[in-house]
Amino acid sequence: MSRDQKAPSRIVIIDGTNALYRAFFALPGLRAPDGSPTNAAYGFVTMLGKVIREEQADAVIVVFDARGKTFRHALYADYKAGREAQPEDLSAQIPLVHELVEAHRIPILEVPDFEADDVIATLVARAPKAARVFIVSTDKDLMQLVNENVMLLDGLQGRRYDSAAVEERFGVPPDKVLDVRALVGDPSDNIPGVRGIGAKGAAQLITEWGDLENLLQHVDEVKAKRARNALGEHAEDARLSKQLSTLRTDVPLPLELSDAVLTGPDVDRLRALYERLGFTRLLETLDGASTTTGEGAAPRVDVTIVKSQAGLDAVLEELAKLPNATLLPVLDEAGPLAGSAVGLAIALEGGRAAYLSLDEDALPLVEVASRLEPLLGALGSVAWAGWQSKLTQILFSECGVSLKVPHFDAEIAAGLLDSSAGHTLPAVAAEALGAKLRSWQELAGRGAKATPVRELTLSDVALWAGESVCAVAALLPGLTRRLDADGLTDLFEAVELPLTGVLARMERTGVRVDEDKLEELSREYADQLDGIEKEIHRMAGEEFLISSPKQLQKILFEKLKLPAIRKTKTGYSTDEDVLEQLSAEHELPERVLAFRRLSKLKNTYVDALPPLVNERTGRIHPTFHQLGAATGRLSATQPNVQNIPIRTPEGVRIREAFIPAEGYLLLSADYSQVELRILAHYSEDQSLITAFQSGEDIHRRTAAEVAGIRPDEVDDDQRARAKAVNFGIIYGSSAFGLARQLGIRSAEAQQTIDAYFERYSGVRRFLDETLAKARERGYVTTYLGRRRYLPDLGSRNRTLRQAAERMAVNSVIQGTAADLIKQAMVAVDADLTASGSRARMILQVHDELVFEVPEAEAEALAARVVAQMEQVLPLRVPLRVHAAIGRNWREAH
DNA sequence: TCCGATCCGTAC
DNA sequence: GACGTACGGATCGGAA
Repeated sequence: MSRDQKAPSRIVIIDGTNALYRAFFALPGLRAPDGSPTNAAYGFVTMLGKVIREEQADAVIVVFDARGKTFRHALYADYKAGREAQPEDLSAQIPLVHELVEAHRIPILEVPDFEADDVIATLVARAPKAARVFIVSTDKDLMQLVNENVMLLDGLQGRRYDSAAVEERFGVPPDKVLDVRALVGDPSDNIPGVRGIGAKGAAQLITEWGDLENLLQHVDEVKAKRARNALGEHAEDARLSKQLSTLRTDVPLPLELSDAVLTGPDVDRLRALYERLGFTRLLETLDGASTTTGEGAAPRVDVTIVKSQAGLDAVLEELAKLPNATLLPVLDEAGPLAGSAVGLAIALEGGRAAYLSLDEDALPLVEVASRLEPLLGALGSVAWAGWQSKLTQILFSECGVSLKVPHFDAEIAAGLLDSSAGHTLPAVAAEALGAKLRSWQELAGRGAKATPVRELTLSDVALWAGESVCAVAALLPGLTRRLDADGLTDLFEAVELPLTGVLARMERTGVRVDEDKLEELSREYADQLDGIEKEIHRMAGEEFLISSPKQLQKILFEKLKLPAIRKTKTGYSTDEDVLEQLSAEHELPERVLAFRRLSKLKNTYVDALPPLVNERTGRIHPTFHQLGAATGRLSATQPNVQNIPIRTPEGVRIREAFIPAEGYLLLSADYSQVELRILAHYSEDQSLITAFQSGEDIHRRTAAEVAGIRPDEVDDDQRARAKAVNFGIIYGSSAFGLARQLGIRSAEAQQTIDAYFERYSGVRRFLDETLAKARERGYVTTYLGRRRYLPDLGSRNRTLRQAAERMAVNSVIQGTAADLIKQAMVAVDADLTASGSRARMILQVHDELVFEVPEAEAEALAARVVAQMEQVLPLRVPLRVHAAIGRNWREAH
């Protein structure tokens, strides 16, 4: 395929000097095997490859500044004065970079007397009219070149400046950037600007007066006095600044853009260079490119981009013949609600994939959803699988299409097979298939620097999604076999897969919050905090940041000389327990506790919730992570609805802000003592079983058993101690831990524990047997066969080993509780759906389910939900569920 | 400026 | 070091 004759249509121009500096400082320390510095060269080549790939460049050219002085120095003697000399390690890499660029068969331009900026401006001026030009540089002077065909890229960070982005940054369109910068100046080039005028003021002035010259002509009419004086004094500086930053477009060029058309690298020369420099990662990519197959290579996927009805027709026709479909949704940053779908990848046979590009005007999701419904809807003929199938279900629901339960979700399967965290698709694919998939982060960047999905090129996203969905399809047979081998198939199919749908409905429904109530609380807390803060500062005799443990330590332990109770990794602890004890010595710690309590409530809940309210629905839509915890429990984010306060009178007021829709009530149903019941079941301990069968207060009963007295003789202290022991068993606590929590001596705690095990010998046996089996197999299992691997059980490090032992016991109990409630959720959800009720499940908090129910149905539904939750799995003790109804979440308890 | 580590505190 | 499972806010210091 010879493209040499054609005019290039996607041209990348790299500001070589700029890129070199950026790479040099971004990756300190990298050296070749012979010890010479290579960091700038490595960063440069990585950037080069990335840009060519991501922009689909067909022509690339690298431009360097001329060595020595340029025409600008003749204009302004101080130009770029004060710049530090080039570091030696950087200079040493310049010939390297030249070699590397040449090996890519990419031309280098360096024109005497001219800076790279002017050369670039000239190249842009000479580019074919229809071509897209991408300039890679962070130099702000180049912003003036941006227009609808020319874009500035920040190579390493992936930030992109089109006209809109430039305007956002400078407050003026690209062709006015020069004028603004003439006023503001640029210290890095030693360009003076006009003192007293900042970025904001400059943008305002230029917007008002059009350009610099017109502004200077009318300087007397400028309203702001400071700016008027400054302009009058420094008019010439401004003119000079503008002249200095104006780029030339008449630089004589020794070559044309047509000389820059990409022809592919000189692979042998590159390989030799990479080997000499020790660029092993890049060597691998070189090998991947030259060999067609082989392990570790990115799988070759043929992706068809579909953006029309006709294209969709073809995909559907093919899909209808397949036994199953594998789907992967691509969403934007807004989350699954509110039209955030960007695309849908579908795996086809023969390593091919279709990427449906969802576009409101061409191929809207609604269209795709309704066309897929006959196949994948409740009555459809085709089974479907996916990765993040919950999201796909939410997206389709938003279009009024409810998909059937997926027959596979590879993410869930991978999570069940290994409960340790971090199952990204590339990680799972690498482990199970030996395939190297690009992560989303590799495509779009990470964190604040990430490029929004919609700003990535369609072909990049399509290729990524296509490769990914094919990998998911390829994973299915192996994962299915492994689930079966580990006895996880039933749990997967009967509980976890249907649960994807339940969670999809819950998230989509969300929960209503009373924003007025939260606002009122916020004001109230702010007032109180103000007062407490002043008190604390007065007591301390100085102002300091109360929320900084470090500063608080200084006050407590240095200034006030209070005794240090406990150490943390980096200093003395100031946690609640410590402050509690210090309260006996001084009145300040108690005030800090009060401050902490209130600021916690305000920052974490009261002020954090309103911004999460969805504009369209007016409700909060938390995300439930189906295997968020290693034990099998759910977790929740944005917000974490599983740690809303309830234990203190102040905190519980926040629950009053969780309210039902008009005409509805909240129904909360929670398992009573579920973990202790599970302990009773597993231990088969007759005392425990009897206690639960007779419906007694379990902690009181425990206290009585341990003390050898009647339950009615147990005092509050005894009951509290028994309660702590009961939970301590579940958490695997030692005498030390128990003592610390109860504020008693270790020996005393040990006595209590000994008495407990004497009375509950079945529990002792259960703990021992659980650990023995876990050591033997390397994992523990729950009621439904859920596994957790604990390799540290065999560790020679005592701390690690004991921690693993605590996890072993706790995981059996906590994980079984998760089994119970997950199965209950599936059952209750199915019942609600079948009954045609308008009631809906909205929250899960580990042992509690919260529903939003029509007022008239509330009582009946409560009874129905309780009955189903209590019958979900047969244990040796009865399960008890407590339900309550209210006009807010607090009342429903 | 951003990000990760640390401390702390909320829930079950 | 000492009680399991999570999430998240504030601070702080080092890296970019």
